Amino acid sequence: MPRKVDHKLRREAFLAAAYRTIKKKGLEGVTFRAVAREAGFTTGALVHYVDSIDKLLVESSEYAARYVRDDMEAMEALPDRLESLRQVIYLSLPLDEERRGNWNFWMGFWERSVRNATVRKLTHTRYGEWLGRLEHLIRMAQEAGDLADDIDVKRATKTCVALVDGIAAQTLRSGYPLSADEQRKIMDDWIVAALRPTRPLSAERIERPRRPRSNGSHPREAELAKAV
Amino acid sequence: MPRKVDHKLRREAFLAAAYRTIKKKGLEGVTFRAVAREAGFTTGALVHYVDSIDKLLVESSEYAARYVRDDMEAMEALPDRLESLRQVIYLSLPLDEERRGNWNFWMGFWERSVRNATVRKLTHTRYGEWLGRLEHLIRMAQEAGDLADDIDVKRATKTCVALVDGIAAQTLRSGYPLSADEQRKIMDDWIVAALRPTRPLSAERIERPRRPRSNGSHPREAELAKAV
DNA sequence: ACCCTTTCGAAACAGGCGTATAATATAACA
DNA sequence: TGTTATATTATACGCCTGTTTCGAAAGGGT
Repeated sequence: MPRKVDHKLRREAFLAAAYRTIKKKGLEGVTFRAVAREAGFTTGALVHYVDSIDKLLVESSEYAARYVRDDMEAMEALPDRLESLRQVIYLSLPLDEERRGNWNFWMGFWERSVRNATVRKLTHTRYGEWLGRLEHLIRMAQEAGDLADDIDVKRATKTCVALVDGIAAQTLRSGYPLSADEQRKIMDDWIVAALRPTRPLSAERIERPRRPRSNGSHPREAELAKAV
Repeated sequence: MPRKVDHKLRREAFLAAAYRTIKKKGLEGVTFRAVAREAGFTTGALVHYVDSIDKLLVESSEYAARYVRDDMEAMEALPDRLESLRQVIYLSLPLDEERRGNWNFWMGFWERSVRNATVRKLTHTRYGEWLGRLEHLIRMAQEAGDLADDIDVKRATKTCVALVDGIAAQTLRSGYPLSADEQRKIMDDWIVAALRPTRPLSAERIERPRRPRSNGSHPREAELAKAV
């Protein structure tokens, strides 16, 4: 009965558009009108797929989190526990344009969560996930004998999260951005000084698997291409 | 000819009201109407003292920075270079309600600076000041022989700023706030592990001088009190 | 052929925003 | 006792927001 449109797919297109909008303009600039324009539709169409701005924010954050999680799980599967930890930390840093956008997105939630209960709840959930993931990794590395065994894992976790958050803030907001090398060096230094690994960190760089990520595209373009 | 009102004083009262509003509601909630209401006036009166919202933000940030700077300069005057550094770092942490308010204020600037050039410029200036102040302190401590002398001061400075920013973000936004003790322990651990002091950190607590700070008051109340 | 449901655009609504303007109150000076 | 400059309120304007409403287009089921 409907116009032949894959509901779920189009919905995703709107979430992707919301994500792109936030990356570009910050969370303050996310309006129904802006997201709809970014997606190539009008507000009416957008509202058809998502009820409220709050839900749009929540779902677009879940959309964004999926990819990050996938990358992280790949790194967690590495046999080397120490390297596994280090690579997951690297994945959380604002090293390249894509991840800086991700951080722009995330930092928007920091401010929005002051006044918006829905966003606040979501922010807390994501923090909980991230703290849990990191604590588990540190504990695994410790149990594998890769780290000194007198380390306070919980405090180390919080310190690491703080360091990463702070690097992101400084890189994206201070006007004195840290280069990718600098960011990695800071985290390596911290790992060595605070976690005291029982063996040196590997010197070679592990490249992140680069999945195709149709993120910059305009949903309407694909549609047009198919029509031709 | 004017109604006997100290222009400069009333202006300050509005800046204080702006500061209180931001502390409470975050920077997104700062509007002419909200600030005027907080001060006990109407928007017209506020506009009479400050031209635009941008300038209000800039000036209220300077208002806030004054007090912090005063405290820090007091600690910088300590004879013990190592303790001086440590106490200034402590002053920058969200340890108590007052400073958490301060951080709420500051983090508002992070988001606002994405879209607002005036706020962005100001944020960069403040970061520059803070980085410079901290770098100077670390260098002084190193030259006094209190720190290992093979430390990369610039990188240590950036790391310290990141750690403090991250502690603030985690404490105010994550839903898993760090206690005052935890914050101090994290920073002490970092000082020991990363800066490698040549003597142990002092165990006793130095209390911050508590100046009277008429910050919570309603400007209209003082006026009324004087009238009676 | 007709209906019925989904998709989408266009427009309108109330409310909040920054800002401008006019009117009123008030104190100091002539 | 006016006159005048300032402080303050009240109100209005235009813009943008989230959200709602209405209507047109489109295709499958009967």
